[in-house]
Amino acid sequence: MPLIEPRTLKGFRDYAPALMIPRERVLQTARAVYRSFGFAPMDTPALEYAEVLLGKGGEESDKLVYRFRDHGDRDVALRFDLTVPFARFAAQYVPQLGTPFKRYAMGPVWRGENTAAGRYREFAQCDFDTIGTTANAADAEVVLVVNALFEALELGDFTIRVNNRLVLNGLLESLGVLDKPVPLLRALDKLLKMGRDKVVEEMQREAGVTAEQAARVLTLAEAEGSNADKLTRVESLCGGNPKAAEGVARLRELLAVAAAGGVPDGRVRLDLSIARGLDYYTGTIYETFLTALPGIGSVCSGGRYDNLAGLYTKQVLPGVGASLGVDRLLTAMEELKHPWLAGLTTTAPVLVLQFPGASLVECVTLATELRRANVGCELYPDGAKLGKQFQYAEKRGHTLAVFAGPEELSAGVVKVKNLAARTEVGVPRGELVATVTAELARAKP
RNA sequence: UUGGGUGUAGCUCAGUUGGUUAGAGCGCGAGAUUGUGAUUCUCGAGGUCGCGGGUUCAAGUCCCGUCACUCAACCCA
Repeated sequence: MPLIEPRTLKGFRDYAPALMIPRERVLQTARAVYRSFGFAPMDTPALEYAEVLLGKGGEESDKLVYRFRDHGDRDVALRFDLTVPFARFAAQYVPQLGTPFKRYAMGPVWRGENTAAGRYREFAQCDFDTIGTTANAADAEVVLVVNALFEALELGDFTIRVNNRLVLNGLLESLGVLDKPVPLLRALDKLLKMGRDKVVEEMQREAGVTAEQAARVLTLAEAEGSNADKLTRVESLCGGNPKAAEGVARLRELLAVAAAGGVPDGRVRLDLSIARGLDYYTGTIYETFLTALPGIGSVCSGGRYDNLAGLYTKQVLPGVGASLGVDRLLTAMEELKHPWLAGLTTTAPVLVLQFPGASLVECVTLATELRRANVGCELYPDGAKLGKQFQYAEKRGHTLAVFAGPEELSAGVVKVKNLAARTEVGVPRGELVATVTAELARAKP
């Protein structure tokens, strides 16, 4: 029988322990941060009725959805984000759950789009949202959550860029070009990447505005100076446009709250050129950039929407939230040589060696004792040469090695070796747990 | 989806105008070393040249197709 070639689909990949360990750590970090703000976990199925996921229908993006007929000839599709299924969920359960409702969700989503570095067809998202309130407190809290999250991820400095669609819409309205916001904003969003001239060109071509109108939009977007300066500039540029005024007021408060919430000065930056989320964001917009790696784009984005579940219920559900791009973030961490990706392939800090000729029973007794004391512990499977066992321990990234040979056994001691420092101590058998615990605490700065 | 680039050992890569048994470094395994990871030395394993066709006396090398990766554009709810 011919062998089947082992392979994975384009855009899909395997996760070996060296990748999975930091990945789980990222997810665990996000989970802890979300929970600390009171977001509750939830999940929805990977597979849904296609009509639920496609909703509006006929959109460009629908082509990216994995869609097929199931065994009962149902028209089904894989979720392409966590927001749309959440909308369906909210429509079904909000009466029981009550509002405001805060949730987080993490899991894989699927998009049949072209691949690129850090962009796959199956990838994880890690969302949090507050629905059922239009209060600006929820908008500001997004900034606090993102700030706490990226501090916990130990990725160095970062910038949270914020904007408000009300400001953009108000500006377009005051310029009399509100009829074609999508191509305009899409062009505007590329400002950082393409530069001013090309954006003007695209605005004229795609949105049919005059060069002068395009220039005015850009004048606003390119505003330099402090956040406060920019807001003042918007106010003067948009005259008394009520939408813009509301956007400015909300941004002002958001910035004040962020500062009060301990977000360092300068970390939140007003950026009037970001526009993302064209289909449903209606208020505050967020993007997060790593200072060390701006080229990779936003690693955590989101925004406010007026009505999450309008497709599924008549109840109006406004909300605000953001999503961590886990896989893009991991790509960034790899490039930054983040210590979490140091190549650990073990999850147990201690390796118990089997001294050549030693009794397995004795070794298992040691390991069990450590595990009962909540110390992760792996047992080397056979009595290979000590050097080989040490090599294994080092390669896997264990912190300590524990072993006892005939000499130690007869003296009633056990040896504990710090693998990185290459130092070892012999301790009385009864002090094993205490010594290991202390050594582990010392080894972990 | 469109256009460019790439694909040779576990990894990084050589491989001449097509020419005979396809190479190196690192890594890996065994030993030198019968209680300790390095260095050194010895020996060794490991390759459907991404896959499938075609041209040719002869293909890793040229042609076509295909799969995957990558860069750019498009897109990113």
